[in-house]
Amino acid sequence: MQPEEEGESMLKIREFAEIAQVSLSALRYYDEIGLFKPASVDPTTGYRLYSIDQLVRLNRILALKELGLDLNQIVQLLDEGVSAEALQGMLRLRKARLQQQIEEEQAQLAQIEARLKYIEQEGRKLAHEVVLKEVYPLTVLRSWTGVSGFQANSHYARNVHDLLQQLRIKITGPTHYIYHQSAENEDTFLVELAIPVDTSTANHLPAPSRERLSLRELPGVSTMASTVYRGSPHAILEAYQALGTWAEVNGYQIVGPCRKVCLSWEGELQEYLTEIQYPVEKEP
Amino acid sequence: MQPEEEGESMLKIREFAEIAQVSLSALRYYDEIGLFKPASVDPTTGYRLYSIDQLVRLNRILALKELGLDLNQIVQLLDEGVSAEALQGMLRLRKARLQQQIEEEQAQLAQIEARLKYIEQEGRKLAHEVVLKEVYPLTVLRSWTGVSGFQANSHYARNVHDLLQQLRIKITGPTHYIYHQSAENEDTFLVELAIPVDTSTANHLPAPSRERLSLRELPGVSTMASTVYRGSPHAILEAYQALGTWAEVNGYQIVGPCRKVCLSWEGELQEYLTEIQYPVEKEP
DNA sequence: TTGCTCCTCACGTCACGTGAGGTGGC
DNA sequence: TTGCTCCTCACGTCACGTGAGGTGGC
Repeated sequence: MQPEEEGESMLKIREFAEIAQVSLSALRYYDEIGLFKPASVDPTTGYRLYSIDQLVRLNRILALKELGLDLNQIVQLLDEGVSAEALQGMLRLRKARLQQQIEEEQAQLAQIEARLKYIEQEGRKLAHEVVLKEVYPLTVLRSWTGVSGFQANSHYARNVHDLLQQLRIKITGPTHYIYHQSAENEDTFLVELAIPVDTSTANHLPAPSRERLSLRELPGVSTMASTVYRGSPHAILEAYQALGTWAEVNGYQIVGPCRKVCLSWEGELQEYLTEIQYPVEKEP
Repeated sequence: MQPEEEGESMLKIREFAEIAQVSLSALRYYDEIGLFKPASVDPTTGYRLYSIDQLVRLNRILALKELGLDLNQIVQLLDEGVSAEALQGMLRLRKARLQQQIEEEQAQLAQIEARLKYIEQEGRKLAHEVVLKEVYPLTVLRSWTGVSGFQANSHYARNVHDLLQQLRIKITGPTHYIYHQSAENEDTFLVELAIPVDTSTANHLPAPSRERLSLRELPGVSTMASTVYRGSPHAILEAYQALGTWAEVNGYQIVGPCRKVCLSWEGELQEYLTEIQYPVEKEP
């Protein structure tokens, strides 16, 4: 502004940095992106020279940074004459993001604490990892097995598979079992067998089979708590428990029937690969 | 492990990614860093082939990622046979970091809310930005002005400056005023003038001056709330207020006397540049 | 001449996302 | 031949931190 004033109290970058408590590289970077340029640059040496009253602007920058705005936003706020409303908008956006982030981090914290507690009590690492995922709708052939013993179910499932193969119906995914809680008795389950099939080939189904097998749409679930484990289906109880405590720790509610997905059932029982899924929803 | 099993149910990368709900690029990246490699790679096409039972490991990875561990830590945990204690250590570290981060974010949130409230009430952006910084110890010549009017102080300070110049004592920084609350009366202040000087030249001070000027160490302060503003010192009250509300919003307590630093006092009053500092501490 | 402060590249960060350009099987 | 899926680079992200290699003033 007033060139005749220059030189009277210009500060070299290190002096200015020390007063303002910022790093040299930060000042150089702000210069580079045009956020905060030195009052003048010595034409022969290239030295950046700052005047003390530039502190006002720099402090404004630092304060806005403290609020979590990024440098691009700050450039806009300071140089592009953004109105008070625009600042309001940025702050509201930042506030919303921050609130969500805090929530997530608190959930993470609870999870970590639960793990630590588990390790202290059991002296071991966790056996079953739980992940959240989305599952998509599937067209399946369904059937009620009416029985709940593992052996019987498994036998029944093999029979159905054989039948489908004979009928040249194309199987498109792993076999599901869905455990519906009985309306009368909480402790008994109605077990539904569901085999994903290719819709176009499923019409081969002859009438007598239709009595026991019917086509239905297995709905997708946006948040499914899932755990995959290898081993005998007898160990399934542990997986259920892991899912239960996981839901509790993370503040989720179980909102639908459990699904058991038989990812691999060849070879020894110990080699079986099974996924247990529970539809969940965040508690309000 | 069992090469004769290959090919029976290998999944291409997209199929596996869909089941596991991860992105293609994530899978390729995990492969690259050696965290999670496909069960096999087709030698002619280079296609990555995954077996369904790799889900167990991938889910373990995803679960650990959910806890906020980075991929390097996860590699160590899964592949370098780290003990339960090491996992404990990582989780404790993560927990501590997370707790601190949440605290900081909550402070940020409070600050944002205060700003938003301010804008709504005043319809304007904030005038005084407050930043936290550290100030270092200074060797100063001090004197009690004994008066509190701005004009008188300013006049007095100029006289002292002139004197120092005559005595060839080197001034090394901006003039400070320190406002000590009087022990008897809370509403009156004892004003201390403090001028940073070069220790080696300060010994020129003759005896008669020593009655009013004495050398002392102005202590450093690790957390100083500071606001810099340009303008007439009459507007100083606003700056005080800004600092006060800032301290309240952010949960800081004022733990020492206020300092006024005269960064620039040339030209018009409106051009003066002044910094107000308060030593603060986080409330417990 | 030796230090000191400053300068300008260039590269690394962390976990991928996003093209560009090319190949193999239907 | 046309699409589709896969591949491998290479670059960008965000706000700097950290050398490397060089210059100017005492």
